[in-house]
Amino acid sequence: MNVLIIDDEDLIRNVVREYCLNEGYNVYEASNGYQGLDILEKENIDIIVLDIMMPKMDGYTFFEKMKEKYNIPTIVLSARAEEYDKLFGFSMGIDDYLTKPFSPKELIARIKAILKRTNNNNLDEIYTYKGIKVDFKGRVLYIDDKVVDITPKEFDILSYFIKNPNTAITRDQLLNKVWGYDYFGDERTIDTHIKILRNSMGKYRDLIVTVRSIGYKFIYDEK
Amino acid sequence: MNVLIIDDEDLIRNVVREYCLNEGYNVYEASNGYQGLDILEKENIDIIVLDIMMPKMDGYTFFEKMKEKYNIPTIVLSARAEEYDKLFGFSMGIDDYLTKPFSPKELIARIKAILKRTNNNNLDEIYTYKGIKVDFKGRVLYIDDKVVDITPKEFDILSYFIKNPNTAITRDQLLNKVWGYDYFGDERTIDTHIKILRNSMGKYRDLIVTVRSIGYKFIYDEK
DNA sequence: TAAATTTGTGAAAATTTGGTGAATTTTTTA
DNA sequence: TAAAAAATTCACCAAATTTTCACAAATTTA
Repeated sequence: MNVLIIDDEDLIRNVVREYCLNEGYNVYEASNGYQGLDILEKENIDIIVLDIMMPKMDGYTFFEKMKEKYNIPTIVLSARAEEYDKLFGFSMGIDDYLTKPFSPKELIARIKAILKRTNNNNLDEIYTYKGIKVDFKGRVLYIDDKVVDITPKEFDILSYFIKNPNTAITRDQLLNKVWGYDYFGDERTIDTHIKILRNSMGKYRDLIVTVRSIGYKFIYDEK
Repeated sequence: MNVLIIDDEDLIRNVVREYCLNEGYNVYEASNGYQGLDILEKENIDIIVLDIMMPKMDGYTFFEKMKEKYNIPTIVLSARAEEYDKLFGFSMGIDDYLTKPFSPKELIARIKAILKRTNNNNLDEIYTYKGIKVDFKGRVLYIDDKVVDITPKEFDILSYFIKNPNTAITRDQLLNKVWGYDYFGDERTIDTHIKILRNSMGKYRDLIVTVRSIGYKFIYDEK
């Protein structure tokens, strides 16, 4: 997912950028409308976070020009609630709206909501959590947006974990679900695969927690 | 709902308290991080409103320490927008953020939003009684919302008790159900496990009652 | 009250469990 | 078919857990 942030305040851009990166989004930044339009030319932007008050080309103008050529979902930031009136009168086209100071988590939540709304037609088989991205269709694992080489077994195990988060899974279950009911091998084989998988997951290795005397568990802590 | 307000300014605390009480929330107050941590120990806090600038232990430090042991949604108050910088660098963990001066109504709105977000997603197999929460699926015991490290046997014993409340259970039964019918060990082993389990249960240790000459019993007093 | 029985508990000993590196076998790829 | 990659097995080790045990404390019985 490619997010374009247009805001003249570095601080706001930084915060939004960090939170977006944390979600595994690609981030492009512009400090005014002109730069924003430039980036739209070159990149394939999925969603725009747009500040209204900016020098040079303000948010209203940018938004109008953007609408002429593209139709990209846009969340508008504005400093004061009163501006909502103006915004509303001027255009029904925006997808969402937040006043500063805003909660970064809320912004992310809204970005997700919009992306979900606009994306649910093209089968979205990509799981994203923190810096982990799993493309089930293409069987690719990304860690912090870098492709990680992963063996088939590792991928299957990770997939099973992701589909059963926060659940202590016995080695037996894993064997049955990932290897198949007719597999008769050493249960400790799993430990070795977990070891390899954890290594592949880099700094997120701790999301796979061992549950002593049971097996393992994938931690998914929404919030 | 229990709200903890941590701020050194009486005025702010008073305002927040009044608004919270008006919503029917219970309010706990601290004027610095140390006091805040104390209260977390003793009370079952659902959400924290945290000022950054405080004497003694500041908000950043408090937040980090809180995160080590708990995972309680937190709204941060800060005096100036410039602190945004440090704020985001220091942690992605906060749930919301407001700059002073803020509108109490807005604070309440955000508290509500967060409580709604964090409360309605756990519809799974989670047993809750007093301050005890048992996540059977994830095999986690929470005491007053704090994760308690518990051994597999302890967890199994506690699970058995919970599924058979207010029933005197003989040591023999326990051995059969938790250890398995083929276990041949000293019955007094159970006593040791009960000891450990009771310790893990902290102030709820008395819910496991000894039934002299029989075994033990888990007290569940619905009302 | 004294003796007998039962439970609580700390500490040590015994056992189980999981992490890991390395060797081996199997499967895939070139 | 040879080489590379992946899967599996295995054994050692450290750490966590379970068990045993002896004595103290509590409760019951005589």
